[in-house]
Amino acid sequence: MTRPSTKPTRRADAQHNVERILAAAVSCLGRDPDASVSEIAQAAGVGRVTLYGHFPSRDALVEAALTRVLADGERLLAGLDLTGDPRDALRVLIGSSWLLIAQSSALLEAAQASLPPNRVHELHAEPARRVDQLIRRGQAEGVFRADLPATWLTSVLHHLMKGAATDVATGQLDRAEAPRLISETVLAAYRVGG
Amino acid sequence: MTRPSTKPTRRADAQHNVERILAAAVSCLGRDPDASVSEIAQAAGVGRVTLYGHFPSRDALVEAALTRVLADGERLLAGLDLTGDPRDALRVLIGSSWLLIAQSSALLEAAQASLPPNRVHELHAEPARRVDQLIRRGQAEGVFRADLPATWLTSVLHHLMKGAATDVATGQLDRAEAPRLISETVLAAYRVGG
DNA sequence: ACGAAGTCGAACGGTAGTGTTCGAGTTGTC
DNA sequence: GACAACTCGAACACTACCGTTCGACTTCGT
Repeated sequence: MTRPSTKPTRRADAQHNVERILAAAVSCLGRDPDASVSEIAQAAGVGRVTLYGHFPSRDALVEAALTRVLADGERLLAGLDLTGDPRDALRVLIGSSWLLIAQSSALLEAAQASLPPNRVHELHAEPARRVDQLIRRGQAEGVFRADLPATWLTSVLHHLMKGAATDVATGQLDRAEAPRLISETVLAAYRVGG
Repeated sequence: MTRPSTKPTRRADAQHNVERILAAAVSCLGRDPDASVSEIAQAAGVGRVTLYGHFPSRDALVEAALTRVLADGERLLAGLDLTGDPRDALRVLIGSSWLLIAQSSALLEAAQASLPPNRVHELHAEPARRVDQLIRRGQAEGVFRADLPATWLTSVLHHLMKGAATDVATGQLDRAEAPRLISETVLAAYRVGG
């Protein structure tokens, strides 16, 4: 009778499969926002019916995958020390998270196609705020240019990371070089004094 | 008998409809790369069957739309004077073509989903070359930084224009401000001396 | 080793898009 | 004004995906 009263005692391998499905969903939807349920199930090495046994609909799966990857992002960002020079902080941030952010951005696109907009927004509001605050701090300290709105600067960062990701996907760019190119470009763009 | 022997004398209103369909295709696919044939036909104020009377398949329509908008881009770029200071030239280029390029970039996405990759590449190779050459000239003249590959700098320009377009579409950015923000950002990113 | 929980493939109904055919109606062109 | 070109809606077959049901099979937990 060791039942915590809230958990209906899920079986171990079932939980394991949920994990594999979620991982496959993140991977597949990160590549193709229109990936089908069959694709994801196959990538997870699991039957389609099994997938529907754990997630009631495709939308629910997309939301779960988005929640998962955003939670990963949150944890990663929370573990970073972003208190020093904003430029160094930005370099650290890009180096350690550009791939994840790019992937989550692709997943975000998948979500926007099938989820209510406010739900999407509230999910990724928190990690986005972290980046935004770093940029605003840089502006306040006079290290980043303030003649352009902070929202635009954050947007620039996102679009460049996403763009680099697609360049890597199409083979135009070497994955290992991406972080350096992004950092160099963004820092130059943020620099004060025109 | 004023028949140029190559033209089977298409009727005037038919040609007019082709024009409307093409315009609708550019507009619709520029917004949503997955727009259906019905949507496009409706936007053109034309029956779906009529559309198929002029274009044998959706793919053919996509290719025609892409060809059209790229031809427009070519003509526009050819009409610009890009021989002066590369910085001024870039400003001119962005100001007069960012919307078109952003739209064609969305259309390009639609094309990549349904056309053979090499066909897509050869279609947009020419206008892309113009931008690329401007950037390389700027590098050669020491005005643009040369410590990053020219392909990446081109990519940055594309991604920022595309990103600005999506920001405008989502209401995060005022359309009138976009050219200035793009120019300021790109020129800062291209600047020599880190 | 027994039962419950979980998995799986096959198959079904529903929806949405593509591409085609048909027949009737319109409209440009000579 | 007459004929050919064009348009259009309805309907059809085909494909792909979603979500569900069923029954047989496997595997975990005790």
